[in-house]
Amino acid sequence: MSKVTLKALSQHLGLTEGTVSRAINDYKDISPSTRERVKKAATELGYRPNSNARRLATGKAECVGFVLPWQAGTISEPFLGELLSGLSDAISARHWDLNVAVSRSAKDELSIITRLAQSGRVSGLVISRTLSHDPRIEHMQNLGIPFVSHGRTASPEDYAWFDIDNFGAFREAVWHLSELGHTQIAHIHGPLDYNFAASRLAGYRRGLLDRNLDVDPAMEAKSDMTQDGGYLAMRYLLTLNQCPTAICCVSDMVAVGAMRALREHGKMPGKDVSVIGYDGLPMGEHTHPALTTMAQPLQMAGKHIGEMLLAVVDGDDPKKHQELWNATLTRRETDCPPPS
Amino acid sequence: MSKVTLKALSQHLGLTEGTVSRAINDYKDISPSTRERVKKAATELGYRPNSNARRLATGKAECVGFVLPWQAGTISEPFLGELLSGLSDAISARHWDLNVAVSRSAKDELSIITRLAQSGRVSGLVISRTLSHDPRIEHMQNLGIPFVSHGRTASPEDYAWFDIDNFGAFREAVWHLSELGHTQIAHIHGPLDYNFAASRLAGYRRGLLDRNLDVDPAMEAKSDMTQDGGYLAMRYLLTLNQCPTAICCVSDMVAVGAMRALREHGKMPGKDVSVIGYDGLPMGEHTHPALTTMAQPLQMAGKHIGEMLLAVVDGDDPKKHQELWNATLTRRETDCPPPS
DNA sequence: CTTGATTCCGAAAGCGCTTTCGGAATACGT
DNA sequence: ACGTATTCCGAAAGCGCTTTCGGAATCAAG
Repeated sequence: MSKVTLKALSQHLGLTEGTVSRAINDYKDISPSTRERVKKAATELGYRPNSNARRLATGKAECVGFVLPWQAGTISEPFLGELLSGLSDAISARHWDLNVAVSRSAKDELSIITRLAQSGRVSGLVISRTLSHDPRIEHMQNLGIPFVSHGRTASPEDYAWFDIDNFGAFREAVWHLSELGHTQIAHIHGPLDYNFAASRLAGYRRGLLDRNLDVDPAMEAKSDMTQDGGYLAMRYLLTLNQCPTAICCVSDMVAVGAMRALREHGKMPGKDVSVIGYDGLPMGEHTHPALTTMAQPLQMAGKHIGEMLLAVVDGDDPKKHQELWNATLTRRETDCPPPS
Repeated sequence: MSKVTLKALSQHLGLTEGTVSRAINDYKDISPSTRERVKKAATELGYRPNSNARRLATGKAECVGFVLPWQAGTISEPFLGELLSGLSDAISARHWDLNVAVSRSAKDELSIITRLAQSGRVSGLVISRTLSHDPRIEHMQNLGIPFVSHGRTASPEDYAWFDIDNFGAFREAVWHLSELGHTQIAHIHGPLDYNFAASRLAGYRRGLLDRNLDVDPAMEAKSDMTQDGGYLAMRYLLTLNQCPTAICCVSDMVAVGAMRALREHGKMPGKDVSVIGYDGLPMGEHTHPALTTMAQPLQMAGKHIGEMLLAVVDGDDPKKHQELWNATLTRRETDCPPPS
């Protein structure tokens, strides 16, 4: 609790509060000499402007919110740390705050967004795990609060977003598998209301078409985003009479689960069956065998998203801030030609 | 941006701002009838009190800060999500905010704490990854800001903390291994300035003594908290002429790395060599073979820590809020008797 | 030396809400 | 009927900072 208030500082200096305030905020109508004097005294006395007073006076929240959906286990953990770290970097460069809110349900999330926005607690938001048809987008637009979405919806024309080319990534994965000689390529996909999952499935199918391979619904297994999900989906695929020789999985986590099912079934990943994951988690280097994956660049993503948001908050046209990055095939040990 | 202000609402009702305010905040000097009338109108007009104004007036930040150290890769990701989720739960039950700040260095972190506290942005803090001798503790005490530490220091008498009995966990792990018949038990430990790492090492040693086994410094390999670290440490242990038949690792991540090194060396984890991890990550169920581990209960930890902090912020004696939980041995497939 | 332009700072009005205080209106007691 | 308690609400003073406005002092120009 800072006892050094503007008033205290100002009468210590024999100046008005207004003058001191302007000096600190680098107004040009303050002489350089007194400005220096003020700043010096400020640091000496350890003056810290009260954020709430400042925010009230300026009407700016100096804070961005990050609301993340939380259905236990379903979370792609690895992202979180990197994302938060990057966001925090961008945000704190401006001495703003990062307000993290966890929602328990979709409805919950909408009301959280409303509260955050209407109570003036945040001046911008970033959301993640975007759905193909995501009510949050319109909701935020109606509220008139700046935001950027980590992931696109199906119609991403008029708002700011950051995304990875999921479609392209899986198209490439299938191409790669096909080049190796595979013709029976399966896909374990995630919940299709997530746009990234839908895109990856679409990319997978397109990849098949590119290579004149059949698109067979039986080769598409649904899973949640957990290892257990991948395990179960793979077990299903193993019941097929025409068993796939290659699987591309919606995520590394899912791939790990799938590999376990394969091993239990006596099949060696990377030998009897090829497996390709997605994410490029460091974890994949240490699975047995090491997991081939489409690695997405998430180290700088958070920071980038943060900067995009700041730009939008500053008044930039959201449409100017739409970025699509690419994943890159990272070959390790689980991709190989089909057994002869 | 809420346009419905207290003033608007009050003159809409033909009341004073003060009266409306008290009605909304359930002051007892407002008649039940008008209170209802006010609340009804409030929700109808969609009134949202401006948080910053409220915070300024009350002097309460209605916000707790979570500052987490970030040296890329070193993070125990799995915690983050659970922790944040739990914290957010506890915090938002009171309609408070969760301010997350990421620090890049120890020095950085101290200044972040200072800023957060002195600018009145938070009314309490939680820190994590506590060191045996952690400057943050004293720093926060000096600042007079309420806090709870996730993890204890070496002298945890006079502040609030939440911790797992790391010492006991590793003591138990060694006991278990010894019961299985092992006598050559190694330990891959984490950076010893982290108190949890030091405690686990101490617990390991104590476990050895319990069973009248030798404490051999050569059997203690240092690692960082990553899979790579575990890999490298294990490779070192494999160079010993007296090779260990069992390894207890400071974390599941580290254990996974160690298992990889073992496999590369032609040794099968859970068969030729026993491996025990720590954390109980779901991931461990899907490693090959599934990882035996000391599982720590982190599902409710975050919420609990949040509630502890709220209590301390409310004025509770921090000393009354010190909790030690236990990890539990979760046997999967990597613990077995030593090969004969 | 006067005039008009600059510099630089003081004064004051908020930002939107909370909270103490006092008093009018109503209730209670005898 | 009186006086004394209670209820319930209006009035007003902040919380600590920002920002517009105007004016005194300093400057350059005629």
